Parts: sequence; structure tokens; C-alpha cells
Amino acid sequence: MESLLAQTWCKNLQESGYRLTDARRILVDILAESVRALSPLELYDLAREAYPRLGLVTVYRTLEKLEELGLIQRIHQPNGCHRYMRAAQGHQHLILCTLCGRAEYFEGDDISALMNAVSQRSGFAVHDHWLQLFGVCQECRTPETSS
Amino acid sequence: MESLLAQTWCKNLQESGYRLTDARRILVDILAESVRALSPLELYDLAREAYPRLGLVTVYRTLEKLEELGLIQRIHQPNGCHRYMRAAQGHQHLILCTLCGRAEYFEGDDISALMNAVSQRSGFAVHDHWLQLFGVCQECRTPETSS
DNA sequence: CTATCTGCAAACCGTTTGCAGCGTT
DNA sequence: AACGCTGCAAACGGTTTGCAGATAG
Repeated sequence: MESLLAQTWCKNLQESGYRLTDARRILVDILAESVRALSPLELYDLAREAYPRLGLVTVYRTLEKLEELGLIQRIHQPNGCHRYMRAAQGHQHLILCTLCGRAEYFEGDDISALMNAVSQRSGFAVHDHWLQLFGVCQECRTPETSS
Repeated sequence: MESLLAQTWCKNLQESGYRLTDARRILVDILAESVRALSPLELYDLAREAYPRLGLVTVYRTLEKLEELGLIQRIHQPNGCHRYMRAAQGHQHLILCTLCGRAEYFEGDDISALMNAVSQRSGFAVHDHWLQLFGVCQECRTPETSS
């Protein structure tokens, strides 16, 4: 039931001094497994199927800890709401399906050259950047073809 | 008092069937002039210096109309709050000072190649993208040098 | 004169905090 | 047994909506 990634995350939580509870195990399980970036509410609904007594607050507090440990990351959307997804490995960027939230990472590293150029020209000390694509994933475009 | 850009925006508002009120004139004036991306509350405070009876709600409603007309655009920040700034001309991207909100546009057009590549590889139909840099502007780095 | 715009108050939504009791370690 | 974690309820901050009166056209 519990994926390898989920197990790693649980161990990571414990080794960081956090306790391993039923609520956390279930949330970690869903997040580690998901190909979609999930909003706190979506995650809450999914988790409650397996664990109905879960509270929304616990979802927020767990997301906070997982993000702090660098296991997941917060993803911004045009509408202002946030979703969460397993963290990028190294220098990856995200493409997000605006219909279902499916998210995939890709590499696109020529950004650093651009950052330097802009840094020079504008006088800004650039210390961070967002590169994120939005679109519609294959599954959402071909409704009945894939399961 | 009223910049050329502000005049254009006012005319644009009127031609779109909106009425030109004192509140709108002042808000347009500040937004068209500003080198900083402003939060609704900042804009409200600035505008109230000239027009104390202004309500925050009017600020939101005016921002909504100006954005709808494509004159300003909503800018997302890491913390989740929004700022507003005159809209990009053509294919420009933004660099934002995380201290004062100063914002400048730059061109960086090789993004479209990347978009196509990712589109092919992932099966997503990409229809939008964010490229935004964050940093500290010259003025914020050298406090007393510039006025 | 009419329709739009305004400001106020109150609703709203996602998120955070305080607290008493429960569960891990 | 001790402390962290949980769920509830209530607070919070940014934004939106309903309304009666003011104002642009």
C-alpha cells in the first residue's frame, strides 16, 4: 500500500523529530503517489475517504512540515490558489494542467543565462525565478481514450 | 498632473462605456505613473492622500476594470499576495523587487522554443506560461546613493 | 433623468491560531 | 509519563457582494 517514496518521507519525518501518526501516514501516501498537484481541500477530501475523522487543519499543518523538509512544494496558480506536489529534483520546472491539476517536471536550464543578462541590464540582484507552463494534459484533451 | 499614459487609459475607460469619476481618475493616475507594482492596499493608501473619501472596494472594482481592458496586469508573488502594474507590451517578462515592489519588464523570447519542446515531450497543449524573476533592485541595495 | 458608480457593512474563502484532550514515543 | 499532535471553533486577511444614496452622461 505504501509506496517507496512515501516510506522515505515517513522516515524523514521521524528523523526530523516529528511523530508518525495515522493522519500523516495517509496524507504522505496520497501526496507521494499523486501525479496531480493537489489543493489542501482536494487532499483533505481524498484522505477522508480512508480516514473520515481527519480535520482540514491537520492537512495544512502536515503540508507545512513536508514543505519545510523540502519533500513537497507549493505551486502557484493563476487564480491565486495553491496546490502541492512532490518537490522538484534539482533544476526542474513545472507544467501544470489547468483542468485536472496534473503536473510534470521538465528541465530547461538556459534560464540561468537569461537571469545573468537581465541582472546586468536592470541592476537587480536576481535571487529567484519562476518558470511555469500551463496547459491541458493529454488525458483531459482525449476524454475517453485513456482510462 | 495627468501623464499621457493616464490620459490614454481614461479615454479607453470612457470609450468602453465606463464613467470617468474622480476616484478612477486618481487611481489611473497613480497606476500609470508607478514604477512599482502596487498591492490593492498600497494603492488605496496612496490614493487616499489625494482623495480621502475613497473606499477600498472602489480600488478593487477599478483594478478589475483596468485589468479587463488589458491596461494593467495582476502580478503574483511568492507569498500569495497580488500586485498590479501596467501591462506588458507584447512578449515581455517581469523582474520584481521583493523589497519595494519595483518592477521592470524585459524581453526573453527563446521561451517559445522551450514551450514547443515541452509541449511535444509531455503531450500537454501549452497555452500559457509564467516567467518571472525576483530580486533586489539597485535602489534597495544602495540605500543612500540614489535619492 | 437614468444608469452607473460609490462607500459602508457584511459575507465570503482560504488559511492560521488557541485550546483541551488524545496518541506516539 | 511527557510532549507532540489532533480536531474543533473561532480569528484572521484579502477579496467580493448587497444595498441605498450620490453622480456622470
